[in-house]
Amino acid sequence: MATQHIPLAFTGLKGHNHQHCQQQVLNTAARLCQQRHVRLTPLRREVLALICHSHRPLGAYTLLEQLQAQQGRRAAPPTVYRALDFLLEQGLIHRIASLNAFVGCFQPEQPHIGHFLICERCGNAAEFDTPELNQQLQQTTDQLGFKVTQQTVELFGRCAQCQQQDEV
Amino acid sequence: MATQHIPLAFTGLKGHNHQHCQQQVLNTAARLCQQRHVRLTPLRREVLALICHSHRPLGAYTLLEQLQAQQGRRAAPPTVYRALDFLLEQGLIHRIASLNAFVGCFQPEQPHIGHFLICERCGNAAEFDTPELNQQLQQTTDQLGFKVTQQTVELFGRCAQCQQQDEV
DNA sequence: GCCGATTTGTAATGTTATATCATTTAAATA
DNA sequence: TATTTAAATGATATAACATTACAAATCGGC
Ligand SMILES: [Zn+2]
Ligand SMILES: [Zn+2]
Ligand SMILES: [Zn+2]
Ligand SMILES: [Zn+2]
Repeated sequence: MATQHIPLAFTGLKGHNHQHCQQQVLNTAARLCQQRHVRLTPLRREVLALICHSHRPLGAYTLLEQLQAQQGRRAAPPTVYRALDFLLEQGLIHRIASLNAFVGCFQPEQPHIGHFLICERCGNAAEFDTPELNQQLQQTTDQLGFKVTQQTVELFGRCAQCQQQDEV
Repeated sequence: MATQHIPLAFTGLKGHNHQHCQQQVLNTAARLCQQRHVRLTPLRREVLALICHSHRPLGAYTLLEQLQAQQGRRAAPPTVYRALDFLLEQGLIHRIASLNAFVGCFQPEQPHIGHFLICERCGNAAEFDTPELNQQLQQTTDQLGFKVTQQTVELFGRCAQCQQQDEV
């Protein structure tokens, strides 16, 4: 199976059917967890659903509030952090270090490092994965004799749509 | 004046005279602040000195402790955060988002975005700046129609020295 | 010396994340 | 099915990181 590269960031977000998008993530998550013999419990599934409700990164305490509101669940910070840990381990979400926030992964089939574009206007975060950049990163760090095990690549700015909005 | 690229990461760290390195940072900082008509007060200078004492990123509360210990300064969080804000503004330090920590900039002449290699073994963080990677980032984001205004690029792993140590 | 602006001190609070132990629930075994 | 064991969640407390708001001190220019 060839490495599948992600349909590319905001270009893929624009005008997509998000209802369908969210549902698909949840279905995929269920299938993957079954395959991996790990449990996507109701709680974990709900946290994932909340995160995938939009493409904006959400903080743990925002999730906590929504969890509490949504179904009178008595939840405390560890509850949500444990769910987040699970989802991170399973590659179903990513953490955005610059924002202390979490965003869904829409390509969780095979766990991977995520590179992100984050629009400061609309708040959306889009994962991108381009072979050229990966290759350049590899080449650069190789030259420096540095062996990378983990990456945080988070680029902030304006997405194409928001640039147009700005001009109005 | 041609863009000066940084002498390159851990390769530049290895076996360098850090005493001299630290002193030079402080001297440069003093000169820059004078040129810019901003004040490198004793407090700010001391925080910078603490940060540049090593190439390991330090957290705000670690700095706070050291500040308190060092000379019986009565200092509270805002004291250290204000100094950090100043130093960040002047491009004398960088923030490592993944670590909630701060590291000295050893090329502060012209403020810039920093890309970092962070060794998980020795703890050192080294800034690197390679035209090829910058160019690739630019090209990639251009293709996606994304206009970058701020970057967080933090690569974790093992520096060359620590890879050797591992083998022993 | 006086005045306005900048810097620092101080107390309180907000935000993000973890440690610890009890309880519940699900799975495995008998 | 009853019993045992492991996994997950509940609950309380606390640690780690960061900011707000206001008072006091310090610095520069007049
Ligand atoms: Zn979507
Ligand atoms: Zn946008
Ligand atoms: Zn040095
Ligand atoms: Zn190292």
